[in-house]
Amino acid sequence: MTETRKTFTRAPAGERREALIRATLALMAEVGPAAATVRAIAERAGISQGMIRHYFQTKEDLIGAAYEWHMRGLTGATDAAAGPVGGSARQQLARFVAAALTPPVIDAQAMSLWAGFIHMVLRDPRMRAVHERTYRHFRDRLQDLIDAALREAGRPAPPALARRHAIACNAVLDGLWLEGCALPEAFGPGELTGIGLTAVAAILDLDLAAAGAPSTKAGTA
Amino acid sequence: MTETRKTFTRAPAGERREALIRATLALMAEVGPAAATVRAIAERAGISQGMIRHYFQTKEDLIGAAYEWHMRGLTGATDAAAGPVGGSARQQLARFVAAALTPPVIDAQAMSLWAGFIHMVLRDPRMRAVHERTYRHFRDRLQDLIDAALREAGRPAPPALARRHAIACNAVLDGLWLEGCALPEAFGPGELTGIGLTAVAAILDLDLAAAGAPSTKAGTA
DNA sequence: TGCGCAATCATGCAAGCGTATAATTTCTGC
DNA sequence: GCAGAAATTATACGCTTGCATGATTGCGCA
Repeated sequence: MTETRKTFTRAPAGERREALIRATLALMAEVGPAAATVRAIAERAGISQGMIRHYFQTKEDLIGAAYEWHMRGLTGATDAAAGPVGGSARQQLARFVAAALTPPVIDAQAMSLWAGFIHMVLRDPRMRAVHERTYRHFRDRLQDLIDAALREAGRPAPPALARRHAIACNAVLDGLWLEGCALPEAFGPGELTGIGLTAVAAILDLDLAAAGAPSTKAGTA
Repeated sequence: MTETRKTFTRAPAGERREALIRATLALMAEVGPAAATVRAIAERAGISQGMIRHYFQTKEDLIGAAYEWHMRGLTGATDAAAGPVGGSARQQLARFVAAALTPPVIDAQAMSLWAGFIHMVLRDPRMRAVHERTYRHFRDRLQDLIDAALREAGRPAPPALARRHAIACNAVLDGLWLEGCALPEAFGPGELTGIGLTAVAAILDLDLAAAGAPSTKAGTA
């Protein structure tokens, strides 16, 4: 007659934390930020709602951890595409640009998720720190690639100019990312990548056409 | 002994609707999206909470109306700055760029507000329609200015190219807008405008330096 | 002036929220 | 194989939420 509890197995702390973070992100992305309630998150993670408070001091802490996780994933995907290996600096830059404008980085849910977080950046110092770090990391990576490409072309840029180049190119990527995510059907296949490469090339006065994107009109086979 | 009710005066419907919309935006911007509850909104508007349901079928309707209002204000501010009057096409374009990268368009709360809305764009068709219309309007305006500036320079662009130019320049503005709003202290005074003008100029292969922004190093008085 | 309608206010309700706590279960070390 | 600690479940609490309803009040129109 005793109502039986759900049986369970213990898991390492990291695993549980990750499960909760993934569940949070999935709910926010699929249904919207408001859907990420402690109950829904716990259910999605397959554990009881008490676990949230067991692994995070407060729900806000969990949200913060999820934000960091998401941004790390987003910049990581672009980073990886440029790769430490392979090709000229120009080609690496082109690959970086193309990666930033192609799935999985271009993704409506990823943007929705990002937007759902961003308002916290203005209010929570910890969130702000994550934002600042992520942004800087991405831009620095871009600046390094730009620097290398310009040096390769025999036109090394002084630091101040390199910084301005990086900010401008970063803006192009951010802007196209936004538009590509929010209105995917407004652009033809490969169009975003093409425009991104052209714009970055124009800003740097550097030819990137032949370099990276397999989806542009491409060269002769 | 009878507890006395709050006295009130009747107001035209439009006025009440506007008051509710303004209150919604103010709360979302200042405190965050979650703070815009029916009770808080009504209090801020100085009326009782029943009025929300009296003027809007549901809270979601109010949010939708507020979104439309906000976006109209944002694009309107940039539009106005370029102005129907005055100067060469090049100068108008430069003013447009500068306006998009200067307060009140560059504003942390405006961006936070925008982000708070954006996740609804993916789910609510009406919100999506507003987003699409706003985006298109802004980009078309930009494309017209670009078109005129290129014609003026004796290099008219075929439609397909003009479209690509508009998309790229729009991305620059969007990206710089984001970064300028989210990390205002990361840029020096006038730096955003300077970078924006330079980038747009590079993309269009057009000199905009002397044209528009009073905050760049500027000409002799 | 006074009637009637619609605008406005006040209050109530069920549901859902984040958090707290106590009861159970699993697992480790001896 | 057993004791104790830690992980996990289950449930309760106080609050807030969006929405509904009924009482009241201001105001145009005769």
